Amino acid sequence: MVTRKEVAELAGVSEATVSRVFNGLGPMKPSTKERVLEAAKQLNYHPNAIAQSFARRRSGNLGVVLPYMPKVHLFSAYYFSEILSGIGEQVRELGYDMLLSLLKPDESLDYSALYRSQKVDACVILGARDTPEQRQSLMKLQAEGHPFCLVNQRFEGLSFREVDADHIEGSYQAVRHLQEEGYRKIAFLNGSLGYSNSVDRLEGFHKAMKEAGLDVMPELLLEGNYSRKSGYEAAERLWEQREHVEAVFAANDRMAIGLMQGLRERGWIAGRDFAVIGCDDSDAAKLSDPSLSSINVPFYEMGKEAARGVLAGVLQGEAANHTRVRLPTQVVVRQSSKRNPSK
Amino acid sequence: MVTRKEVAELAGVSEATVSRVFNGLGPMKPSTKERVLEAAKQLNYHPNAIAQSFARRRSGNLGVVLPYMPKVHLFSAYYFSEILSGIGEQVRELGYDMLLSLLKPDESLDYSALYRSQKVDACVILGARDTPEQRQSLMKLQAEGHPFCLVNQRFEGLSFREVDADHIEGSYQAVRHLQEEGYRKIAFLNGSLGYSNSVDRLEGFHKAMKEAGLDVMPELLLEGNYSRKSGYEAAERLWEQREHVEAVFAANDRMAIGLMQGLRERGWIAGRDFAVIGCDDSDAAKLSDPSLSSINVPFYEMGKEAARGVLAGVLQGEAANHTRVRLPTQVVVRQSSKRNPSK
DNA sequence: TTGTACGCGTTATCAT
DNA sequence: ATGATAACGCGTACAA
Repeated sequence: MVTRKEVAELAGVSEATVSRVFNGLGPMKPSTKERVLEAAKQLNYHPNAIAQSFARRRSGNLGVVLPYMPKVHLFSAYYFSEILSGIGEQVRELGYDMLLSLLKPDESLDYSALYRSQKVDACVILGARDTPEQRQSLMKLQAEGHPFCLVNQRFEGLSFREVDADHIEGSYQAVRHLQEEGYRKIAFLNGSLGYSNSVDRLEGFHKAMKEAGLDVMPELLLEGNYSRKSGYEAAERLWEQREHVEAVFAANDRMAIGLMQGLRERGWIAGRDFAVIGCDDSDAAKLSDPSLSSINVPFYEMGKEAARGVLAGVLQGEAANHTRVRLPTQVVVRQSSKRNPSK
Repeated sequence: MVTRKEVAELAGVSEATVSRVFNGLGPMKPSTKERVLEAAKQLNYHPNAIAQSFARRRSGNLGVVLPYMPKVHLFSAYYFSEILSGIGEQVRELGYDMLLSLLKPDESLDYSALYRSQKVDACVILGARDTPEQRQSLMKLQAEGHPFCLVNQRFEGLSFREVDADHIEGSYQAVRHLQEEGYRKIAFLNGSLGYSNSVDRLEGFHKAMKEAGLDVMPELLLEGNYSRKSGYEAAERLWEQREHVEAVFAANDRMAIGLMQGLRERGWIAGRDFAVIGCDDSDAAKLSDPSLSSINVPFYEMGKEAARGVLAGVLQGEAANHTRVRLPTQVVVRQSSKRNPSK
């Protein structure tokens, strides 16, 4: 391996000067700079990133924490994929690298381990849930002064750096859309309330229903786990209430598609016999038949903003702060939420 | 930050002894070991991973190289997601971390940069294509003695460490399946031949057709780019040949679904008017309507095996070698390839 | 079984 | 504008 020392010798300068050249520090004679660069090129010298990290006491890595999800190949979810892409883009712009960390079930309690080993300067945490353990871990992280940013999850009563989407407004708009298409009897297939965005969507749903002067039957508030299967299974429960259902808002696309599949088996076709709108605007929405109306959530941008914010904090030596960024969502109308033909 | 030195002082031993305890090296008195661990615990000492990397001259990181794909949020593809999950699982078992590297277009020529900075000990390279530049880059990598492993891509005439799936056999089985369902006029929607697996699939297709004594009309050999859109557009070309088509084998699920959508608009329903089988057995295959028959490719296992192999090489100090692993594929029958009703 | 001492390749501080 | 040099935290050969 070519080291700074060899470059210094060849260029006839000190090691310190070589470092200055490569770090663009201090005033220096253009001629020496040139000599150094020439020598470096000739020897094919490249600074050792590990040694730099060691000396700077900064790894140059952004940790990306992915939750443990049993029986699910995690990255398969559109949700994570998009966020990761956004982080990746931002990270590269700042000269950082991204270190992926897939949590094991028992590690969920100890985010600190990531920082202890000094392999990351900051973290973006994806897919956190609102549980007592999680709250405690995050508070500990914060108390220890470790910079991190949550994506798409907030903790009521706690203030972290976080990037979210406006799920309340998104859901409100989704339900408004269904209402404008002429539907009154609207069901809601939500995900676990352990995710703050599920809570937010519920709020948006109620808001839209209330404003329209529509009642919400408890039987029409269903819960799945964001999987296609859970949507498929919800079809059965919904079918029992079919007298009272004209349209469904599902908290993600996969559940919406499962639901459509389940109801299709009973003869109900989305976009003909009832309306559906999903959430995420994932690829699956375009692939399904009928194509699925959905709420676009800017996951890519959310990932990018999370990385930008938390790394800006690190680079400027700020203490971890409590910024909350909330990005807008948007209704995307496709075939599954066509106008109610009976009106 | 708590260092080894402080632990040594508190435990009343030398720094070397602390290292030995933490690395489980050499014989040592149980009592000293205990004293050290006790002191470490009391001080909440954790070895600095960067310093370890520095001293060991190993980063403990496996680089994962993702290709540049314009206008595509890379991770969204099922393909990459699964492979990444497999790598992640293996990496954790070996105590490694994974460093993601998204290539920019102009970086495709210089994989060496990743190793130069010493941030990775080895790489898994995804989505490589067979171009002269790529060949040259990879040969350079190999010449420099950098360990790496290709996934799902081989280079005819060159021998690298690589993990692949048996796409020839998979395609052969796919076409055989269509034939067994009673279809004779079979079209093939392939992807770019810049990917070795496209080449392999073409070979499998021809093999099955030849064995069945069936002709292959050049008009029925279509090429897309693995996107849904390209499948949708292929529908137009296929429609012109509808007299000669009963079934289609598509080189991935997304194209297959786009194709089904395009033909549906012309009144041809998959599983009723014609048969389709895709490839990848991605989530989309289950989401589509009708559900899409497909070739299961063990991407997860491929990623895991790639990481296992290349890291085993690193850990055992072997020079990069030329192992080729090929995993089996499997036909998954769903609704889109039902028996030909006209037979 | 344990301690001493050096080296790893940089950054950064202090001289000059 | 440049050089000398002390850290940085750990691994490890060698000595005891």
